[in-house]
Amino acid sequence: MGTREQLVDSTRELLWERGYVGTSPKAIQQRAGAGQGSMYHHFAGKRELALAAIERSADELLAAADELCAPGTALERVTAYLRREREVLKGCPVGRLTQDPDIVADPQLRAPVDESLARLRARLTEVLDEGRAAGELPAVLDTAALAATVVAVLQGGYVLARAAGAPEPFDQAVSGVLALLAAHAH
Amino acid sequence: MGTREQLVDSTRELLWERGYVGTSPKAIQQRAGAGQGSMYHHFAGKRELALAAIERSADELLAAADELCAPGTALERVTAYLRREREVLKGCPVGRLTQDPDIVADPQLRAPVDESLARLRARLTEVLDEGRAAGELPAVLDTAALAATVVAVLQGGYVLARAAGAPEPFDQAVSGVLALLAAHAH
DNA sequence: GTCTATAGACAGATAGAC
DNA sequence: GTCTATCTGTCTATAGAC
Repeated sequence: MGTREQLVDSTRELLWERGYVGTSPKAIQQRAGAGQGSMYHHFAGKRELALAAIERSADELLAAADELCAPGTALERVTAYLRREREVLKGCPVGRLTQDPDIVADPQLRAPVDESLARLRARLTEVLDEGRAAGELPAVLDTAALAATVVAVLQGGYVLARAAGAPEPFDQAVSGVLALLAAHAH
Repeated sequence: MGTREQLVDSTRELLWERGYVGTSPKAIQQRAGAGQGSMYHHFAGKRELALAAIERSADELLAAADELCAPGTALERVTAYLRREREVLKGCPVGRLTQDPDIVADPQLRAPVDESLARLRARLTEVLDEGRAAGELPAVLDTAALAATVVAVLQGGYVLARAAGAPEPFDQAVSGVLALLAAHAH
């Protein structure tokens, strides 16, 4: 792998683990096995490196959301996405960034976070719309609201799991929302 | 207010806004209007100050949860708690701390976060149990899982709102889960 | 492209005067 | 109790050699 990619990858990991404020150029260089000069040759500084890393994480989130386009009923697809294998205790590489004041305050850095989560919700809304059209869900339900609920359960599940130091609350939260959705499914 | 309380209060605010890593002793002192000597007289250091601040925030979270013990049906009480007035874009002062590696890694600092969120879920479970006993909810539903879902919707709602830079996704997520719960309520 | 040297500012804390 | 001085290390970057 090229040095440039190594640097972006290390930044991605560190942003995930420690956030923007908690990630220093020095730590990035050490993890990437690159020197100061190398890093500042490829990137103008920490911010530009973070931008590349965030965009890459956002792309991965959307790539995983492609699973929602698989065959099956709407509820099967939502279930598969929620039950997807995840590193629950590490949290969401994208959602995590919303707790970083320097990222939220910077329009350029926040944009990929905003857009990827918005698109995920939009895709979920489409799937739920299909399910509603197929009679899986009552026509009165607001699918956009339900999509927000589903994504929020994921993001909040991570929070509860990290607080507890165990993945169980995440699994409970997912089971709970799926039970509510399934109760309408016939 | 005493200097000691001012210091704890400033720390609470800064932990909320910038997290543990992003909060320096100097910033705490400036916001509290206290000097170095004063801070280190009252507290051994940043960590001890953070511990006091986190415990206070955890207490406030539980105090707000007392609303769940108000009169009314289970669903009315859950709705009132979810619709409670919140500074959505600021996020949850307690949940926010789960993204801080230094807090999650330190059992003493993580304990108040863990316990308060666990108790909130426990209280919600009781309320939902009452609702189930009263016939508001189907007997087959797992109330502990539903409680985790409800809290996760809140915590995840904050994440979505901060990503979007607007409170709407939070409101949608709350509306979605309430619609699912209400559909069973008769 | 990568290296080393350098630099001003801040982090986090200690020491001792008052 | 609070103040000022001091200290070691890190943050984030720049400069220039190779």
